[in-house]
Amino acid sequence: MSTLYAWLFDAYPSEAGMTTWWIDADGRAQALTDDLTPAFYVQGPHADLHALCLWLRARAPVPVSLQRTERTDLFLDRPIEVLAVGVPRPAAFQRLFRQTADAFPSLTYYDADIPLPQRYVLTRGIFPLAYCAVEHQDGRVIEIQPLDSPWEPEYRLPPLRVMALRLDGELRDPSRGHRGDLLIEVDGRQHAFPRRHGRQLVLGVRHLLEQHDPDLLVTAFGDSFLLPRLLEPSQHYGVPLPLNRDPHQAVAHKAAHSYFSYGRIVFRNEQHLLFGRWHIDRQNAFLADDYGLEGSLEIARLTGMPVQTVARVSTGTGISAMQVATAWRRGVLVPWQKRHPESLKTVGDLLVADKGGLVYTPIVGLHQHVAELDFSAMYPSIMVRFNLSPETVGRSCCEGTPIPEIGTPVCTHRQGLVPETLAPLLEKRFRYKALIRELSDDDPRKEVYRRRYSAHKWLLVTCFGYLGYKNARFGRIEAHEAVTAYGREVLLRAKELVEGRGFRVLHVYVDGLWIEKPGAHLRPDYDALLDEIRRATGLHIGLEGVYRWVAFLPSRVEPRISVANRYFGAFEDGSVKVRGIEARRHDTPRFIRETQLGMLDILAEGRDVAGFRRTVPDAIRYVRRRLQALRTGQVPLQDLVVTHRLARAPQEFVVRTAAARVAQQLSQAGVQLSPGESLRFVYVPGPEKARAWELVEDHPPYDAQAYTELLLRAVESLLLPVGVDRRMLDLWVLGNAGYWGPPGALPPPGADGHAPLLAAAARVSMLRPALRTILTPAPPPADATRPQRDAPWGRLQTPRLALPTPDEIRYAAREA
DNA sequence: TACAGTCGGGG
DNA sequence: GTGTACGACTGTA
Repeated sequence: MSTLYAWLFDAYPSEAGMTTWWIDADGRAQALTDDLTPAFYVQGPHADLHALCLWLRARAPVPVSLQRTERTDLFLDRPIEVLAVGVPRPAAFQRLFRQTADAFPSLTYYDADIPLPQRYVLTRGIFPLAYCAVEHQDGRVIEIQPLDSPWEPEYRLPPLRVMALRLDGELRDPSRGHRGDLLIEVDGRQHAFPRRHGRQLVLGVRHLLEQHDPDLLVTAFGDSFLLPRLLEPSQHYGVPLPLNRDPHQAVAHKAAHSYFSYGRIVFRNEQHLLFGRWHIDRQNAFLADDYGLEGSLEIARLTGMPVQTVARVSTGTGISAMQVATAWRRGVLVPWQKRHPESLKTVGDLLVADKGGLVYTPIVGLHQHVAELDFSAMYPSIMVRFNLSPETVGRSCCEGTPIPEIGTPVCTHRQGLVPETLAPLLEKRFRYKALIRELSDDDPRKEVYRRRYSAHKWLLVTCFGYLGYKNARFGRIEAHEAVTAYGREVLLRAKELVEGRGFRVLHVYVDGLWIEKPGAHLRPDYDALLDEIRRATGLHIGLEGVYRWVAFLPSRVEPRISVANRYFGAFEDGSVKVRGIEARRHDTPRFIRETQLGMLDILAEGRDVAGFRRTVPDAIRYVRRRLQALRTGQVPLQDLVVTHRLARAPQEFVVRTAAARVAQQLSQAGVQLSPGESLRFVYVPGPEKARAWELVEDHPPYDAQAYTELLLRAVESLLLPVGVDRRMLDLWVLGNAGYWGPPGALPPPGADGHAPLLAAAARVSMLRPALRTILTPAPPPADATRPQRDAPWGRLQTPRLALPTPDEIRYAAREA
């Protein structure tokens, strides 16, 4: 018997049980076999369970262990009697369960669809990438001692050998036509393989795999193109290709599919997954640009999900897995999650939906020295702080605490499953935030921590939606509504405190407030206020920053009203924040985004509203240079690529939009497009209008006029707050001389003598004080004991219920 | 003008 | 293998 000190790299069912892969500090990979007897639980009438036992003994294709036992039902909060069906051959588990459920459809099943890799780490008390002491003998695991915790922010990871595979040329989807040579980078060297030589190609890749034995294949389009195009000739020529480290496994393939998410259709491309080695396709990764590999590894450690899965699914899957883990550790039955596609008609509201978060109509225009206060991770914090969970809302097990507005009691005698899952996550995220603040910018750990922090953010963001999602295992709409009710209450509480300290509230948006007070424009001016809000709400609120200036934009359709979510501003440190405007949108070409942000950087040099106005001539000069480059054909085509998501099948388009034309072009070129796939195209002159990026050869001219339109629109968004509209821009930027004198020379605010200005400003109604009054929220009522709440957030006339203090939430029973 | 089609939001 | 909303906005016909 010997002991191996190593990180858990991979675990999956195999003929011999569970195959586990370990990587030690020297980077050596080693496989060990372990036992696992996964069990599902069945509940129902005794006679039926008896029949099931007989059936399993006589008909089950693999040996099973049957046992009557007790497990806890989450909603009953007490043990119930169930039949445990254990399957000592984990590879046969899923099939056996299927057959059972088909034969006995009326029984209730639990723990039936917890993925085996997660079940394995739960059973062993470990997690993916955990550093462990593994006792083993003859290739089998005897015992595993974890020397690592998923809640420790600073941890070591195994050294990983990476092999990168991609096609030569710009990044374009190769299955839509454009193909270069295969480039493989490993150990600091690059190897090129001409695309036509099938057999040579396979032999060459095989040689590199054997020589370097990488732990990780990072590809661009590996899932949908590279791996299948390597496996094809490998089969054809009979040359085995060891993409897997485990020679007994074939590469796993999952087909492409489209599904709905956030009310829009999403396309998930096919997948090719490896055994004993990871394949991560950066083009098929969820949020890869945001949290990257470091974030994916962190999510794998926290959720127990395999790294290859984490890299391809939404973080909602991760939160669900964490809730399952909490239930499993508590001995709580995990409901079998059936598909209910027909019952998906009504779904909980999204964060910004009108029934959900509190949304205010901001005071339109340019403001100076405004502070933005944000509750950090507000909804998850509310779930933890007020114990909101599917099984705690509306329970009669104890007196409970009534929910604001709604009045339904929430159990206080026991911590809910969702809060129990989220609390350590919030805590760890908080610790990363502190670490990031402490580290200097050149410390390499800073970026790693930032990515893990970002991964936590996305886990926390999805947990709220999950509570209201009918198909979620631990979802319940009442709990979801309780969260938004508390959210509104907390924001109103904060708003009252802010106003009580003499600040004016310019805007409120779900978890943030924009406030101003003459004279207050330094961080310390807000410390006492933040403390007061923290004390009153029990939630953490932070100062996002103080703006030199911030502009809330009016609606483009109805200029007299403001919209909640189109704004931009410059903080005291010169950094900028934008929401809703062109630079923020995914369909804006890079050239337009960079021009808008470049212009914003110039405007950000202005220290206040007057400073903003003084920088406008510089900004205009910058825009003119950019426009000059655009109109003389100097902008590289890849900076002009527009991305759209295909919302339907190409033949289903009714209107001949650019996207519809491009989809048609691709279809004619033999490319199969599915709903939810991204389209990339450039605007070209003439009747063609737009051409698919993948079908662009050489350097065709682009439609400078179309891009000029986009650019001027982006510029207009930034200058509208100082009364510059599109007509004035045309005159300044397109070079028609001296309408207002030199380009960028702003008319003075409210310059009555200038008839043309008034004409131009007619659309820019934010400058008119009369409209401002209408949009300004009513002052606090005289009778402050019972605040009247009017228009912007209506329906809040119900008497206020006190928020419980932390001391009031005590749990009689709390499990580790 | 009607309406088809696409986007954001969270930090 | 995980949210079938909603309002703003642009473009076509």
